[in-house]
Order: sequence, then C-alpha cells, then structure tokens
Amino acid sequence: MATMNAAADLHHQVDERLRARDQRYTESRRQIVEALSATAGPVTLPTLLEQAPSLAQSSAYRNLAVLEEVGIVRRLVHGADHAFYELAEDLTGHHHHLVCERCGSVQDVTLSARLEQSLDSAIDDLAKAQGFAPRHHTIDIHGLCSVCIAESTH
Amino acid sequence: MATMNAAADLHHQVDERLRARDQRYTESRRQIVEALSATAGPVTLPTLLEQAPSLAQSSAYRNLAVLEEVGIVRRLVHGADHAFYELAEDLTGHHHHLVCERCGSVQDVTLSARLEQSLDSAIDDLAKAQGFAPRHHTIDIHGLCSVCIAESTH
DNA sequence: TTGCTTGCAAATGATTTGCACTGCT
DNA sequence: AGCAGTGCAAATCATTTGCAAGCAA
Repeated sequence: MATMNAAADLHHQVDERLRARDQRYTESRRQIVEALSATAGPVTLPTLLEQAPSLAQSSAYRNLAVLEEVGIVRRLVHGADHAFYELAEDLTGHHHHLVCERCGSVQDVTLSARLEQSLDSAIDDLAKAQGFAPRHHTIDIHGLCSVCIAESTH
Repeated sequence: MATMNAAADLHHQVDERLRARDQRYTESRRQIVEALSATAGPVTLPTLLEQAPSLAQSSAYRNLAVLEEVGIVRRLVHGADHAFYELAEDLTGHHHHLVCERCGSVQDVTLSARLEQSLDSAIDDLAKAQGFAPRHHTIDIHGLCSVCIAESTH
C-alpha cells in the first residue's frame, strides 16, 4: 500500500541520515518521528510526550536536538510557552503556518507554486542587494483559528 | 525639519495610545521607544539596555509588555536566546526580516506592494477555506548575513 | 492621599546538563 | 569491553513577579 510505503520510506530516510552522521535510529527516536509524522502540524513537547508516554522528557529534548542537528526535525518558536517541532520540509514538503493568536495552535498550509516562485525571486533580488545569502523562508499567518472563532461567538 | 516632526509625531502617537488605555507615557517608556526607533531592525533586551543604561531590567520587561499590550511594540521570537522587540508596523510600516542563522542578527526588508497584494489575496483564500481569520502575516528569510559571509571567507 | 511606576531581589518554568546505568555492536 | 542512549535529579537562564519606596494626579 502507498501508505505503508510512505511510512517505510520516511523511516528509511531518517535512518540513512542518522547513519551518515554516525547516529543510531533508536526506538526513542523512532517514536518521536512517528509522533511528528502522525500530526497535521507542529507539536509541542508536552503533546509529543502524550503520544510517546514511555519517553523521558530529557530524552525527548535530547533526541529532538540530535534530529534537528541532522536535518530531520525543525524547531519553531512562536510566542507560546513551548517551542514547536515538526519534520523538516525536505521530508514533508514546503509549507507555511496558520498561527492562532488566542490558543497558540499551529496548522500547516501551502501556497501555489506560482506564488512561491514570485516570492523566491523577489527574495533573491532583495537579499542579494543586501549581501545576504538566503537559505529558506517561512511565512506565519497570525489570526484566529476556527475553534477560537466559534468560542468567541459563544 | 522633517526628521524632528517625525520623531515628535511618533512620541505623540505613542502618548495618545497610552492615554487611550489609561497608561502614562513615562520617561522610561519614552527611552524605550527612542531606542527602538533609533535602530534599523528589531532589538534584544540586552541591546536595549545598553542604549538606556538607567533602566532597570525588570522595568524594561514590564514596560515592553505594556507597550506591546497597547499595540506600540511587537515582540518577535526567533531561535535565539533573547526575544526581539520592534515598534509595531502601523508606526513603522509593513516589513519583513532577514534573519542570520549564524549570528542571529535581524534586518528589516520590504517587498513590493504588488507582491504583498498577491500574497494577501492568496492568504485570504486559503485561510477562509480553513475557517481561519487572518490578521497579519510575517515572512522570515533565513540565511547568512553579509558580516557572517565575510567571516567564513576568512 | 491614591494609585501607577520603579528597582531590587526572589520566584518561575522551559530547556539543558551531570551522572550513573542500560544496552547496542 | 567500549561507547552511545537513557532516566533522574539538579542546574541554567530569560523572563516574571512580590514588595517597599518614589512620584504624578
């Protein structure tokens, strides 16, 4: 099945990247990758621990640091108390975030390829004019999520 | 002079917004606004304190919180240790950020009005499809700043 | 006087780290 | 055996908060 292959592929890629850096793909790390790939958007550490209750908090932090170092995980910081973690874009595809100003939830969204292209070329121009070497961009769209809108309506 | 009027205008606007919320525009707050308007990009708390040495750290944090509450200051969080603070966009104009991955410095940049419009309309479409109410967006362009590029060249 | 501001010192809380132990290889 | 990974408890450090004193209305 396509689904199973996708999951197998993901773990395979992660395994390879870790090996390439002389790191092991341990059960803990597998659990983290599983949890991250299972959710629609970025996840905070407490949420992650709910989905992998056998993991110690410190191990989760340590493994996330390793996975980030190797380019498997990306760490996001919004205003909220906790940082968010997600799989790197080259594993999941380029996307952006809807960030709820009230509850802090984060949801993935994508823009059209056409718009991304205009954006990239504008960024290239402007960055080069400043002597800046752009590597990637992120767009955060702040506002109210549907849940919070429903709540404020009563 | 235009410069003086601009500065006077800024303080006047800040004063008005504070009064509207029953807050005072104290000397400390004035110093903070001065420091923020003096620099080209967002500033961390330690940097801010260098420019206003008479301010106590806790007062700086407290006043920044008030100023943020009233919509005069925006607080940014990137990966770095410290948060960044800048004047709100309706005081300075809409802009985005070049964020250096090595040294953490942040520089302001603007995109063309045309591109901003395409972006806004794409965001509106996509957000509405999710029942999300967008308020504003931010674009962070990550990469290497000119200083760090020069350093790595030797 | 009454209440907002301030500075100092102490508290908070997410994240990091030291250390001893377990388990690959 | 030898070293990477783990859990626990303790440390770190930006930011927040309690409190007593200063200052404006």
